[in-house]
Amino acid sequence: MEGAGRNGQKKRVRRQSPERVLQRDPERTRAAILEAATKEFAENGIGGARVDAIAERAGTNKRMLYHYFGDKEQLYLRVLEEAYVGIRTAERELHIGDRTPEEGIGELALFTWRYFLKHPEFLSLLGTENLHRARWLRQSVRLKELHSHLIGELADVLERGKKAGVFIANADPLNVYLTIASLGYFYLSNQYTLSTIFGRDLAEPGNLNAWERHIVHVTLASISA
Amino acid sequence: MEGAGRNGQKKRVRRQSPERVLQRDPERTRAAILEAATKEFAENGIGGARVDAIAERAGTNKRMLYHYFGDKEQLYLRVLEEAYVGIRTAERELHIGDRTPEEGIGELALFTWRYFLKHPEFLSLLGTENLHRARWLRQSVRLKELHSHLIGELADVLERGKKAGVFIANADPLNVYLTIASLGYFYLSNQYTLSTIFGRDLAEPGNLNAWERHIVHVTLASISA
DNA sequence: CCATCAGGTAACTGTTTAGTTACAGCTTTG
DNA sequence: CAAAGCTGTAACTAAACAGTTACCTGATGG
Repeated sequence: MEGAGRNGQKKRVRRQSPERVLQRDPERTRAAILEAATKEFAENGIGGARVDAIAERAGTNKRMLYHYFGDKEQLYLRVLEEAYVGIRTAERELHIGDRTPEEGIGELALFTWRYFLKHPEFLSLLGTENLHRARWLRQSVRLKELHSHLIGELADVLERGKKAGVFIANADPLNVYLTIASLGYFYLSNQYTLSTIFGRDLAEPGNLNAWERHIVHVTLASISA
Repeated sequence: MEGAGRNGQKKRVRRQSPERVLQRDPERTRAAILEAATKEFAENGIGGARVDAIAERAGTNKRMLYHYFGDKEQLYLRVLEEAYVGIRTAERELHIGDRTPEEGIGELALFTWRYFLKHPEFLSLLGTENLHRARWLRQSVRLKELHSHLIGELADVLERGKKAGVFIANADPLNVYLTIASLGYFYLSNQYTLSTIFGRDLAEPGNLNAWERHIVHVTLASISA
């Protein structure tokens, strides 16, 4: 509507910001970009995320983003990798093998649920990545070994439970983990449509607590001898 | 790189396609747009979906899309509503009340799993809509009443099971449905990242069948007296 | 049998977007 | 302390995008 701000001339006017005396800190800038990108990708998906928005949220600009991370897709992969490292690192510190088998499984179920509850951006990122059939995660080399530890530890707990006569013989560690993760993931990631169609606010504390108890109950019921 | 195809002149050159003798069919065009949009939104999310791509997939053009559906967001809501109508309509035809309580619950679990398996685009749409916190679904007036039927029917089955002494007393119909849906949704919608990180192809027929049996087993175990 | 209108095409437009570039202040080191 | 390289800014550009417009063509009904 208003006059043309863009014309053919290649003239560039430089202006220096006179007051800007901010301390330099590459590590801080890098971390700020990563955190801002995590939020932006989690909120909008990879197609909806805006590079300008990430730069602005990080309090920097696109030049730095491209300097540190290459391009939008590489930045996205970095965000995704860090998200996985986050949950698997916290999970390791549980040491579910140090308890009775039932307590160990219950502890893992509680931890998973509460981690999902505290980190909705992790759930969103998983959703986005699966929408694209793990197109970026597949290219990651860092993550393959991160997950064998979990399955191994879980297999040990199930084996001890079986020998103690409290768990069924054919409980598969992957299936047990998928059961726990399913119940937490679906409830939280789909809470918005579910609350809408069923007319009950799933985010209400009473409902959240009931579902937490439900997860532990269902998980144990599914493998109890 | 090549010469400017666009200049300031407002001249428009019209050309008529000489061979195009296609039969007119507004209903077919409308349906084609809806189907194409379902695929495009399911594959790319709302931010990644391209209006041009939808028009091309439907074998028509943007003019018709805007003519029939208003804009991109209204088209998206239509797609979402149709997806819900699809599953709820099929579900109604099950008549889970016509069987024993255990069979009824098992039947519902099997139906839900198989419907998710056959309609991956439904899962993708749910994921997209939840990423945006049900922003569009909330505006829908058509869907509120579509879901009370399911919960009512399920409540009846649980009550009969309780009276027959096969189900526990405090089984909540919504929780039972959420349990069934959780186990199916998570396994299928997250199969790509899960297969990648755990190094096991979840889409392999043997694994799919094992999980189908697992869902029925877990659901019944969680409510059995 | 022609006036009207719904169905249809494709070029067009203003804006947004990912990615680049010209430039400049810090910071380090020979 | 000066050259070189790293951190940072903001304007720039080509392409892509959602949405519009000019125009055309079959069908329909008075």
